[in-house]
Amino acid sequence: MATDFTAGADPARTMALLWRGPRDDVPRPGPRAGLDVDRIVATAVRLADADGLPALSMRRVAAELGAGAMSLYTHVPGKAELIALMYDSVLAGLYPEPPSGNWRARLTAVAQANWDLLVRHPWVATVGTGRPILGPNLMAKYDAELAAVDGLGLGEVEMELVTILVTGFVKGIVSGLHEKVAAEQASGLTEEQWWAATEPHLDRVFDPERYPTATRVGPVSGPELGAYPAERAYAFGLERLLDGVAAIIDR
Amino acid sequence: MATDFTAGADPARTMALLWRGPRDDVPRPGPRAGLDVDRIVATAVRLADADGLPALSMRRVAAELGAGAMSLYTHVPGKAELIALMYDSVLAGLYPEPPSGNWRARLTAVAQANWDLLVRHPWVATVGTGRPILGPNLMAKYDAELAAVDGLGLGEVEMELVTILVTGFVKGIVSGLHEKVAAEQASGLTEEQWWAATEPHLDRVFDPERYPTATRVGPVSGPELGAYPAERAYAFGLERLLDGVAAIIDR
DNA sequence: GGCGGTAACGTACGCCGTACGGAGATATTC
DNA sequence: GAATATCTCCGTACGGCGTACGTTACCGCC
Repeated sequence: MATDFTAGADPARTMALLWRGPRDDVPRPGPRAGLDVDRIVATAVRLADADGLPALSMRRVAAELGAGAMSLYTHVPGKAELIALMYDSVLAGLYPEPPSGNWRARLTAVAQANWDLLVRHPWVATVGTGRPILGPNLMAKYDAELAAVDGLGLGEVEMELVTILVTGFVKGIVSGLHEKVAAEQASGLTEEQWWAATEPHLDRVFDPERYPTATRVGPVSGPELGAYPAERAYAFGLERLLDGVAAIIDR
Repeated sequence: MATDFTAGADPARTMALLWRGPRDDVPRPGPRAGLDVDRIVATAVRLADADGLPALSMRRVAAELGAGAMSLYTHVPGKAELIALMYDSVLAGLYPEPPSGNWRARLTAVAQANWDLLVRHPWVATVGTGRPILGPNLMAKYDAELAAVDGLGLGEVEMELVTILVTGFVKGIVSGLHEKVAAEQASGLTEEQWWAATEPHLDRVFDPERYPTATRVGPVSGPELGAYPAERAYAFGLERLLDGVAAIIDR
């Protein structure tokens, strides 16, 4: 479900930006710098939080900063690198304290942290990470999550697989949640209005002869799951998943 | 991770197209139609399979058909509706036979069918389905998957939640797989080349003081998971997940 | 005072989706 | 056979996008 990619980024320049130290304040020739990487990234994050990645354009970010579009390119090589920087920046402070308690509580905390992150920054789930964005904050996240499944007698590979399973699960659920919001924004129709507009065709959709199980389950689960299926799916799925993990921990 | 949205589509027109019957061959005034919805959808699917949704443009589809870009709009209201039609069309025949065997085998078959679908049509996972695309083939898929968890003593809501859990899991895993491929295409760098380009910065990334668990686990799990982490994550995750489901079925 | 380096920006190119209006072909009606 | 209504197809254009390229204006240093 990747909307935008960081893959086109130049690895060396991206890494240099991700791990750049504090601005060296040695005065240099040339005009005063009104822009800098941090301001650009912070502004881009704010815009993406509000309107999503598809609405994020270099021109919009620049306009928000009172600058011309091309001025951004003085500080950031391109949009792919900007998104990589945005990505790592919002991971900062994700785990103020390492998850504690028994392993189930720790993994629940990991899931919750990912949930909170993705709810706060919906666009994060849409960033394509075909290449890992190896910034300091992603590494801290990776480290904290692996630590949460450490000391359980799992091998290194199993540790990694469990964290992938939990974080991937949360990402999927929250993505579904945000797609509903995005649909409402894109169509200008609330879910209710959309169903009303679709209703005239529903007799063919809910055809008991053709789709017996669907017509039995749908009308029950739909209203029951209601407007917040994501929350239910999250709670239910996480328990199932932890039960499954228990099977290899308690063996 | 939704790259493109069907949400902007007009519900009524979309439904009319999804459920349109066989072409009525009543002769009508006007020139012979060289294009039709099926040809347009089939061509678009072929292009998306080859190059992904981001590379799919109305102009490209039209050019492939030897037509002008605007000619498509005679048959399809817009790109959103075209993607909805593509989506439902590739779901056709997903379950030639209803999944059979015990519940674990049936759910494994469901997962496998979703895997196959998403591997064959990578772009499907990137279609934003904030509004369900209620075509005949999606309904058939929905019906077959619910039937796979029928008769297990689960309530309707639980049945729905289990299928969401399994299909969402597969979607997440395959998405990760395809993002790697997309990254290779977008960057022109193989994963090996990318790591080589990143390597000079890795001493800060794999800092044992700062990231103790990550530096212990990463170097072991990385090479072990190797070039195909998705397959491993799939096999591992599905087993964990089914074990978790067993906890509510065998209760 | 002049030089060199840098931040900022104006313009332009080739993409995109699609609104609009016109051209030409064809079946129906007279 | 002629007129008409209707339908397919498409040329043009608009406002968006990322960004390559070249220019301008400012500033610290010698």
